[in-house]
Amino acid sequence: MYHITVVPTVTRSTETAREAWELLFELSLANRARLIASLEEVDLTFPQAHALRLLDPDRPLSMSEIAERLVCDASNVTGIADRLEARGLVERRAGDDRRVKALALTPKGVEVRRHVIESMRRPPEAIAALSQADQRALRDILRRVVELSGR
Amino acid sequence: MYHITVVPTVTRSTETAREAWELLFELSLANRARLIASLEEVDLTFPQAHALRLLDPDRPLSMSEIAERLVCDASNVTGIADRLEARGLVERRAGDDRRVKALALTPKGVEVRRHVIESMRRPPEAIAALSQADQRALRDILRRVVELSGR
DNA sequence: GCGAATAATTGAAGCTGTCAAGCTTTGACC
DNA sequence: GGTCAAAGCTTGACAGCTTCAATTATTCGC
Repeated sequence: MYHITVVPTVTRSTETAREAWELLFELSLANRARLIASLEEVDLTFPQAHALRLLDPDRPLSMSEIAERLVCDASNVTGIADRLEARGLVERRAGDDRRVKALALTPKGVEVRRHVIESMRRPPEAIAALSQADQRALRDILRRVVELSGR
Repeated sequence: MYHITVVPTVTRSTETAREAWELLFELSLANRARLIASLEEVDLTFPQAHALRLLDPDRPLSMSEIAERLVCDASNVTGIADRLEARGLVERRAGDDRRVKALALTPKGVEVRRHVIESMRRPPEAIAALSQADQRALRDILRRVVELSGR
């Protein structure tokens, strides 16, 4: 009598990736609340903060570029920009092509953007509490992930 | 002459964690669009899917428990439950304490929940493309992160 | 110059979210 | 047992996000 064992390498490979992703998903989900609370300090919603973060102080972006990066409709950006502009964080500038309007940070916007970026970059306690070796390993693997994401 | 080198261990430790978190943050941000697109297939918004996922077929949850897990106001859950119930995915059940209403999955709800969970668990290409060793290392480190998160 | 394409805006509609006010029910206390 | 505060949920008002269809202004090809 023969015992034939089929080793499903592909499935097994997916299994590990799947569990890693589940953990990663939970982690970022758990940190949503923390981020949103931090953004409340500067009275920004997540989409507003996201848009603000995209704006390099030295490099304004057109409305449509922002829409593309935010993966949303262009008409949506109009409203977000309206609210940021009303608060004096951003201003619309006419470009060469007078159809396009570029969004540029005001000095106040540069300031608030700093807070936004700091909020987004601050790692959760649990990550900071990892051993140095784990932190490095994690960082290196994630660099490879970005590598594999193309570009 | 002495050369005194101050090694800022704490700062350095934070630096690695910070970069790891930035990469992780980008990764989950990049996957938001993919998830939302997948949820569109079953015509669910993210909060609706999130709520549905919480509901174990064998274990209904009260509205306030859901609000707590969703980190939002209880009144918000009323609306989300309304829409899920209108689609026949969920039903309100009166409990012992007649103030509390438990949300329970319908058979159709169980079905749709499967799709939701599958969508959330499917790892991005870049993670699946990691080497087996990297996948395992990533998974193990993330398990330790969860450990450190307390429970 | 004419017409198609592009960039942004507007208006309508639905969802998420908060807060304040209200309802019913429960539980504690006298 | 009666009263009153608290708990659980809902409602209404309001603001933001989001999409789609329609509109306006501008540019580009021909």
